[in-house]
Amino acid sequence: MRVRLEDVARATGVSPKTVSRVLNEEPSVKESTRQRVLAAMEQMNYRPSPAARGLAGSRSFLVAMLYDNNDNPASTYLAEIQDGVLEACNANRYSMMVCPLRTRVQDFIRRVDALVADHHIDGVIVTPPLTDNAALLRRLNEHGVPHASISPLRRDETIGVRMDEQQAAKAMVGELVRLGHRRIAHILGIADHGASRWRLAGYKDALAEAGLPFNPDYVVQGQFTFGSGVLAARELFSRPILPTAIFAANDDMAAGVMWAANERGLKVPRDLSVCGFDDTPLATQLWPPLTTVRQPSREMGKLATEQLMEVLRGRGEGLLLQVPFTLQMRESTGAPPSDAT
Amino acid sequence: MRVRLEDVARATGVSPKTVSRVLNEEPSVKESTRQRVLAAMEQMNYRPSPAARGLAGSRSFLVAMLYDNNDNPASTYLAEIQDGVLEACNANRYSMMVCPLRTRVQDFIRRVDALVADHHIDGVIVTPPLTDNAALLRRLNEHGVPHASISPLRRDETIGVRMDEQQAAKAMVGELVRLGHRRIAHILGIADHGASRWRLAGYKDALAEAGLPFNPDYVVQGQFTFGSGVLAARELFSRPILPTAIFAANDDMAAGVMWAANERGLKVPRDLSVCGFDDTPLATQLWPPLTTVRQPSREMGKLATEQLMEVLRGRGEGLLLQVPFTLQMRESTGAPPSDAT
DNA sequence: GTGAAAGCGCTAACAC
DNA sequence: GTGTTAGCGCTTTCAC
Repeated sequence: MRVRLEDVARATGVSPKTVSRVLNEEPSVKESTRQRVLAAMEQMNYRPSPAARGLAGSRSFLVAMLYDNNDNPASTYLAEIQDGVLEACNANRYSMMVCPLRTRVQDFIRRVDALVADHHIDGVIVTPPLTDNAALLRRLNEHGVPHASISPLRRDETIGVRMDEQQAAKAMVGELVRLGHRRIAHILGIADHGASRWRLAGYKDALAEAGLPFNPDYVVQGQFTFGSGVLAARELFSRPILPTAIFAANDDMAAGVMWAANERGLKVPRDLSVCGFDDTPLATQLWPPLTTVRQPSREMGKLATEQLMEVLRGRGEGLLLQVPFTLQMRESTGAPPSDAT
Repeated sequence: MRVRLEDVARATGVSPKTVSRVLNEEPSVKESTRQRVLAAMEQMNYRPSPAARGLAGSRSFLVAMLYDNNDNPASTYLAEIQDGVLEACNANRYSMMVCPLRTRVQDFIRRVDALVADHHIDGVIVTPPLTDNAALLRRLNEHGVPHASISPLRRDETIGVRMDEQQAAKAMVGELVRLGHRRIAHILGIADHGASRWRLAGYKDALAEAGLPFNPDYVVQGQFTFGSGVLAARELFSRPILPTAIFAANDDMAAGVMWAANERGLKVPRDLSVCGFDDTPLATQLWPPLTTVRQPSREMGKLATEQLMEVLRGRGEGLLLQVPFTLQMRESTGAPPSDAT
């Protein structure tokens, strides 16, 4: 039937336990034995049974990727992250489960309990905006389940990966300034998300650095959705003096701005410059193509998972890595209209 | 520590085996015993260990969702399907793994072998275009792994879910005819995908029904991507007599067409009507919003999984269900230009 | 309709 | 550095 650990042991002339040691990369095995066992495994096409390993040992070799199913980030963003997480999991011989969480439902924490109880999850990857959900993080800690975060708000006591979004936003708005814009508006994301805070902070930084005043009339609330971008833009278009550029906190809202601009007969970028954040596929599917900040989501998923693996394999504490951003200057931004005051 | 099956047995005053029977919904248990056991489980918050069940029994209670990582369908499409699959899995107390397959890599079949060998997958959900991958299906059959397909090309010997895409395409093009269009072009998807065939067939059907000639010059190859839509549209725009409407085989390509139209100074829908297929979020994020065919992807994922469950739970053979389509008429389509010949 | 015994394939704890 | 023994929590026979 199936090739078992015992079979490998017999073929190699060692005890099952030694084969187990090799399988689990325990250091206390003589190199020559290790090689012989490894060769036998390979030759016999040995496949350890996850069920048996899970039952006997404490570990399940399972990682869960948690995401928010209410305040859903763009599915493309999550898909990219998922891809990266999966790659890192496979490389470490771990399996991945995806686990949507409805944070608005009262007992969503129960779902977490169930996840841990049912599957003995070894570790968790937390994606925004769950990264900032105190109740969730507390529960994970209570369960003693290690977790790595992607773009967490807090930088202390957290491992995973982040990007300097504030710096990125500042750079983006700085480019608008460089193009000659002086009336630059901002559309906020969902209020308590880290992404919204950082991007607003970066916007303010850039204005300050350029010596431009911060005008509250030019900052309106959005919800990260296309529709909210449309509404926010309409609101901005109702101001007595129009902004010449709009920096939306993500691409979906920027797309909404472009939609609203079209509706109002404003030509982008001639009458209005528009830029976003994230560089989703949508950015190059708009006309004109959207200037935005590129975030290496796939890579971030992978890196966060690798940090989690450091912990799971007992190799260390894991770090909060930082990845670089890139400004994607495209055709949705240009010089302000010449008649702009 | 942990509540085990044995504990439940003791608390109920029956043997472990009986509790096991209840757990596995075996019919041969007296209803009153069943209720008592169930109550005890609930009261003691009993959680069966998947590892132990997997080890002792043959089943893993794991379903893998396979998708093509080369000819990647829109990630939003897959995300929706994944959501539906997950919902059905949870409802049946199954777990789901996602499993990208690089079909272009020579030994991608090995990945399937590994999946089955490593995790003892109980069943598989196959998404397009893998649904038509003969090598994959053969291998799954060799392994004896039940699978359900989403939008398979072949309708025999397959369970899962489909939509009458040909009928949908026909209806969509029929609408263009109704609007007055007589020069209707079509952009094909990737050659051997079922979706491409059906949508082309429906296009032809509609022309035939309207008594319009089939003009090969008005049918150009695309690859389901935004970029290929742009190229295809440029090709169509090079024809001596322009089409007044373009039916693209999916939304991404339709977005490409609108991009190209913009580039060429054609106003949609005044100069050109454009429609797509799938109703991805992109459709409502374009200007003007895209007319398209709505496909209930999430529901399809759920239904396909439910059919797979029928098989896994030994309740039957499973069916190939059919779901209805909906035409989403939006602003990217309208009457042809009055000066159209 | 229900139960007793054996064992799924692996690892823990301990010994040597 | 390596082996022995016991047992993880469940399901499978097979018995009654």
